[in-house]
Amino acid sequence: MTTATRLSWTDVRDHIHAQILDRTYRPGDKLPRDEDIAKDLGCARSTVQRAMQDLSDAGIVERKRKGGTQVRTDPVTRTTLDIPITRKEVEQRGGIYGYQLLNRTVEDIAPWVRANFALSQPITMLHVDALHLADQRPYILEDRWISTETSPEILSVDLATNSANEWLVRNKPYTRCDLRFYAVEADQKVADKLTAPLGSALLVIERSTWIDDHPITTVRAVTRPGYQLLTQN
Amino acid sequence: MTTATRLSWTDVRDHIHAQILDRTYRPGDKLPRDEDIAKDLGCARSTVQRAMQDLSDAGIVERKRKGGTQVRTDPVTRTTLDIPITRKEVEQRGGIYGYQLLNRTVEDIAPWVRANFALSQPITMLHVDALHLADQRPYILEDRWISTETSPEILSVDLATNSANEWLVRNKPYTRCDLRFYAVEADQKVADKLTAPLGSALLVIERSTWIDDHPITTVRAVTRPGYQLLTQN
DNA sequence: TAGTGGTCTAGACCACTAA
DNA sequence: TAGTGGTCTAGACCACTAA
Repeated sequence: MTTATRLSWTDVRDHIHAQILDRTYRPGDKLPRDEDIAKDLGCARSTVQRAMQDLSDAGIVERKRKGGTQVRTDPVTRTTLDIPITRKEVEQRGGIYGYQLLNRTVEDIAPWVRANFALSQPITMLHVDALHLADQRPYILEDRWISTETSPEILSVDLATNSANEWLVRNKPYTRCDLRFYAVEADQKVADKLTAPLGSALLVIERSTWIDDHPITTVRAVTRPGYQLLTQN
Repeated sequence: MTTATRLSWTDVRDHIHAQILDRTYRPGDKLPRDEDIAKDLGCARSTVQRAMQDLSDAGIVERKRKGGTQVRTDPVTRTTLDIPITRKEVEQRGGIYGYQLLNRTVEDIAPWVRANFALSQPITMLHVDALHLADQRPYILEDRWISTETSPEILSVDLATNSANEWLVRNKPYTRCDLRFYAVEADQKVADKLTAPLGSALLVIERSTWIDDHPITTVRAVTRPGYQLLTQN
């Protein structure tokens, strides 16, 4: 007698993934119908469906109704990137977090802000410059703009003690978030604030959030020299 | 008579998400049990489960058996990043893709390669330098190392006509992938190859892949000036 | 150890789309 | 228009873990 172990959907996923890895099914090949796989493996079709959905989400197979399931020909490197609030990030690295408000004004938005939000009209927003510190040393310089239309309450928040980052994260959940990564050379202002050599290469993370098509905030975060962004799979 | 529309799991997810957005449930608050939500909304518990799983995957709520479901106190910005093969990337931007093999040797791995794979022993791998072009102009300079242990076949591939990028993607599916993003200043060699100003800030994408703990390849891709990486949510 | 989320099943019906 | 994947349901049992 063999023991009939019940198959979990992860078992099914791993089984099929293994067949793709060992080239039983090659890129472009069509896999059997869910129902047939279920019959073969002795599990319910919904278990196969769950497994396939995961492989599909991971970019490994492509599924079409009536068309069936195919191994993807052009796999993409798909990863999940978590960007925590800066305080958490520093603390997770075992550092002591610090924060300095550098500037706070209501003014016409800069061109890059207008571009990020795809606004046709120039408008005013709350502009906040702040410095995040790790172990007393500059860590991230943030140039943030906050819509006073979506977040009027921000005007009465004491941003010298509470970072806008933190307040927004707790009080303004968003429905859409765009990210942009690129490199810049440190200009005089950035070099001073981050105590980085003039002209050094710095990673920039721009993030813009919306709630139902209404802009909430956009931030250009310039990181200190040597900063690296990692995925954690 | 009202028409009883059947609730889909996305409806349930959106309904609960809306309640989090409108602060019916605030960060830290506990949500009702799945079963109670199901009863309230008049759907099956598994439908609520599916919705909740999605919110949990998105980092919006946190679920624990017996502990129930909570709105996350420290939401993270969680996004999915797709990195296609370079040829596809160029073509998707409407450019004409080109490729040049610059160098191909079997040699002792560089320190950064050893670090990426966490190898205790120095070993040899196939080292490939190549340039990707968009519309005849340098686009990405790649410094790639390929394990001849995991991929001995690569030694007989004509890398002058087929990019290693392309061959690996089609022939070596991986089980683990690490990514690393940072900025570098263009040194003389990089500046020459990319026709970038010496010292200009460039975004670097490092990617390392494994199959079941065996290294496949690691690549340091230095992008041309002005290159930006975007998420597409 | 009791309560909550996680998963499986079998069956039904729906939604999309290749042929 | 027929065939496939997508989803829902009701019920069962399991797995984890807060209390």
